Amino acid sequence: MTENEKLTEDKIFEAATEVFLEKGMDGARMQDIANQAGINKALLHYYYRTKEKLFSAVFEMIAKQILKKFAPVLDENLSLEEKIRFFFKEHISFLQKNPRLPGFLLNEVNRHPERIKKLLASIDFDGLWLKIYEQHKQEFDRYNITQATLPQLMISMAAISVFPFAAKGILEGILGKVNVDFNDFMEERKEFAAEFVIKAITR
Amino acid sequence: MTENEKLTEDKIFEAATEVFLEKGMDGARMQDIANQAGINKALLHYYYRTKEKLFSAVFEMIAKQILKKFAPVLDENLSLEEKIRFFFKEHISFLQKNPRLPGFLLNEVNRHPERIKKLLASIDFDGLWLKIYEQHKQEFDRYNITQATLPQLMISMAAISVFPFAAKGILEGILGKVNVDFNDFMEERKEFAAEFVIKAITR
DNA sequence: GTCTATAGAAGGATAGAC
DNA sequence: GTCTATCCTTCTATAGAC
Repeated sequence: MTENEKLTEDKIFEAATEVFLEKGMDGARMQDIANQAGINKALLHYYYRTKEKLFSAVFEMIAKQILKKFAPVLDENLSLEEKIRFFFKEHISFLQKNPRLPGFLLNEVNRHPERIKKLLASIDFDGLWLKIYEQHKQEFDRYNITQATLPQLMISMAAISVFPFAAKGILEGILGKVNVDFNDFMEERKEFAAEFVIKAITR
Repeated sequence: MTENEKLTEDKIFEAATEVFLEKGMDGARMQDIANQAGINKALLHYYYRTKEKLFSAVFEMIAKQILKKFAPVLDENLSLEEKIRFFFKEHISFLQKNPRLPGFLLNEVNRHPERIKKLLASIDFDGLWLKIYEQHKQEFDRYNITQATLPQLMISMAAISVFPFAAKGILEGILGKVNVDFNDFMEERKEFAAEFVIKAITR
C-alpha cells in the first residue's frame, strides 16, 4: 500500500514532468498528465492539490538538476584548461540526454522569475567565486582573466553549451538546410567549444 | 474611416504584440489584449478572426525582425574582425531595446517548429554561405576557420549575444547576488564578446 | 486510494443592436 | 466599425460512491 502509493505518486510526477517539459505550465492540461500517467484527473488532485503545486514540484526538481550540473566542475582537481574541456564534454552530454530542459527552464523563469529566486538564494555565489579564485589564482594571471571578465567568461561558456539546445527548434531548421545533423553538430561541439574558449583566454 | 480603421487594427496589433511577448501564445488571454488596446474582445475577432491568426501575424513580424538583424552584417564592406565587432555592437544594442524577443521566439519555435519553417524556407542559406566565403576567403585561411567550423563559430556568436537575454530571468538573479547590474553587464559585453571571438579564431 | 460524475469558472468565439 | 450580451467548449477542482 505504501509501496503502491509511492508508485502512483511517482507515476504522476514522471508523467507531469514529461507533459510540462513538452508544453510548459500554461500549455499543459491536467487531462494530458492523467492520460500520460494512465489514471484519472481526480487522482492528480488527491496527491497534489492544484496544478500550480504539481508544477512547482516538477519545476524545482528540474531547476535543481540543472544548477547542480554547473557545480561539479568546481570540485574536480584539474587545471583550468582541463576543467574547460571537462565542462563542455560533461555538460553537452547531459543536455544531449535532456534536450528540452534548457528551453523549459528559460521560458518558465522569464515568465515567473520569482520561481527561481529561492533556489538561487540558497546558493552561496560569493563563496563559489572565491573558490574558483583560490583554485586558479595563478592561472588567471597567466590567462586573460580578470575579476571583471570572469562573469563574462562563465556566461559565455554556459551560452555556447546551452544555447543550441534552447534554440533547437530553429537550429535544426537551419542546419538541415546545409545538410548538417543536429546531433553530429553537438557531438563536434564538445571539442570545438573547449578549444574555442581556451584559445580565447590564452594570452 | 480608413484612417480610423487602420488606427484600430494597429492598436490591436501592438497590444497583441505586447501581451504575446509577455505571456506567450498559451498564457495570453484575448481579454488581456482587448484591455491593453482599450477595446472589447469582439473587435479582436472582427479584425483577426481567431487568436491563432492574431498570434501568427505577431509571430511572423517578430521572427522576420530578428532574422533580418543577422543579415546586414553580410552586406557591410568590412574586414572579418571589423565585422565581428560590428555584429556584437549592433546585435546586443538591438536586444537591449527588445530584451524579450529572444525568449519569446525560442519558446514558441520549440513548441511549434512548423511556425518558422516557411520563413526559413524563404532564406537561401547556401547562397549566404557562399557569400560569406567569397567575402572572407583569404581571411578564413589566415584565421582558424574551416568549412566545418564556420557553423560552429556563427552559432557561438549568436549564443554569446542572445543567450544572456534568453536567460535574463536567471541571469539577473545571479548577477544581482554579486552586485552586477544586467544592463552594465550587457554594455561591457559588446566589447568583451568581440575580443573574445577574435582571440579565439586568431591563429 | 481510486474512480465517475459534475460543479463552477474561464476563455474563445459569435449574434445582434447601434 | 464598435459595443453588449451570450453561447459553447474547455479546464481546474471537488463531491461522493466504492
